[in-house]
Amino acid sequence: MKPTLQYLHRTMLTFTEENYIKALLKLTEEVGVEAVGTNELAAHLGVKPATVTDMLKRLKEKQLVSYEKYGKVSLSVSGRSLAIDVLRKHRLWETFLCRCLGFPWHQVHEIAEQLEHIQSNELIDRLDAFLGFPQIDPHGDLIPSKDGVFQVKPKRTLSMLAATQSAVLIGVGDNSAAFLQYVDAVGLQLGSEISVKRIQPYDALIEIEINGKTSQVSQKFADQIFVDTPPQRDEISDVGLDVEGDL
Amino acid sequence: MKPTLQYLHRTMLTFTEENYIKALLKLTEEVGVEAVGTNELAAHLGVKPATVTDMLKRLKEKQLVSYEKYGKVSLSVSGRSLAIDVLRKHRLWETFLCRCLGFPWHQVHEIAEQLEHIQSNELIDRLDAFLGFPQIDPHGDLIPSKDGVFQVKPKRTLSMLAATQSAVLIGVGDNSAAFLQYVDAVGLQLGSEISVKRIQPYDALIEIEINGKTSQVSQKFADQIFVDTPPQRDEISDVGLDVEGDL
DNA sequence: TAATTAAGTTAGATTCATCTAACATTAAAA
DNA sequence: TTTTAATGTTAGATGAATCTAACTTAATTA
Repeated sequence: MKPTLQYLHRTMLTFTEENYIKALLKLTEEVGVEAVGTNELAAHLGVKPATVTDMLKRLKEKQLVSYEKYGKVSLSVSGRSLAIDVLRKHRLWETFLCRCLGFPWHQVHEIAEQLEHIQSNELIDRLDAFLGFPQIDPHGDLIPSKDGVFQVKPKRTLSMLAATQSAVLIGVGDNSAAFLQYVDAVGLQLGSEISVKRIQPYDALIEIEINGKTSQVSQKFADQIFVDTPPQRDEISDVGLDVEGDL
Repeated sequence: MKPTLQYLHRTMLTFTEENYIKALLKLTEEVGVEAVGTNELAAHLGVKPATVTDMLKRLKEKQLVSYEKYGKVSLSVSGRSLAIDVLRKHRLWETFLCRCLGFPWHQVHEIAEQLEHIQSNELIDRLDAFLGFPQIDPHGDLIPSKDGVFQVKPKRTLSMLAATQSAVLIGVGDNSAAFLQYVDAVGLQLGSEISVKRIQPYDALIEIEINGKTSQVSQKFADQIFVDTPPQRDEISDVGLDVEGDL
């Protein structure tokens, strides 16, 4: 492939490059870790480590990452900024897909993975305005602002709650369709109130109640459910809790 | 590039392949010609003839075109159907960009060139519904229906009108930003009424009046302005004449 | 009909993104 | 500390999409 997109300038990134830096952002910032290894990146992107090594050389050349042979990788300042931009696009498109087109939340991720690479600053600014400058996407994640301010929410998970405590679902830590369908099946939506009934001492299964419906969930599941205790639930007021949107 | 898009199936086309068949559709159907040559295709796509020859072999392999060495190319039935699909996406996205995001019509083409390649049937169906199943795009072109019914409008151009005749703008034959900006400058919008005042016998310049404003335009310009005489202007009723949209 | 021009093709090279297989380095365990 | 396991790199190959330069075929003109 020479330039599949004829309009690919010196400064512009290919789809793949954008995916690599986005993965780096996810794997460092969201986990709170400084740098990641080749294998981890490869696993996350679904490619072989050798492919990653090659790409890292190119990304270093373009000054998007700081990386030395046999060392760990991290984003440079400009790489981070571009990655946040991609993430912003991704989350705005997800919001559009849910709110305007009525997609259920477990379907939007895959489509947004494509839409996030559309090149046009004006497009994304207009989309942002059209959506009313949303701050939270359908999965409960913060949408970075236009000037690249990006905060990772301090996350409290369902697995941190004790028996008899209650909380509100504000986001999830896994965007796979399989996981989100499970979330739906349990009766959870953004804003749902979850009560922890009791925790099995034997196998640590958590018994929860949502809208009167009781379920047993695993620790692994509960780790991916981000919650907030009812008093301070101000941020979610403007996202609209109806996942089905206003078509 | 192995598969840049991991989700590229046997039946799926690459961006580039989609662009080639879309170009073939434009160059045959819209002009009313049976088949086109390598050079013409190359010029239209902005690549070298050698590149086109290579690609035609691949498209033939995939049974998208009928083509023999040193002969002209035309779309196969399945190729035509896929090309119409791409065109449908292109025009629906253009409609979205104008109507919802408020883009001026001369900016939407470039962005829609990217959006038309997003893979998701459900996405385009939902977008279609969201827009209210529009039949005409912002440039006045018919949007193919979901089942691939695609009609080329019989076009009457401004240059066919005689002095003292009037007509309504229903579309344009050139989507370049330069041309569309000129159209805007003359005061023309979809639905504008144009009166032909007189035609200069000497240099064939056409004097037209739009909303009381008089301009002189060339034959070349007038050839790209598609008009309808006022009585039979029923199709444009549902597109909305305000190009600025309903943000 | 022969010569010239236009149109189209082939061969070989390049870049991006990927792979596999073999090798090198670092970290962990015995 | 030496061995082993885990992690990471290099080299060479492949496919997609492009190019240039050289060649071939078809069409036009003299």
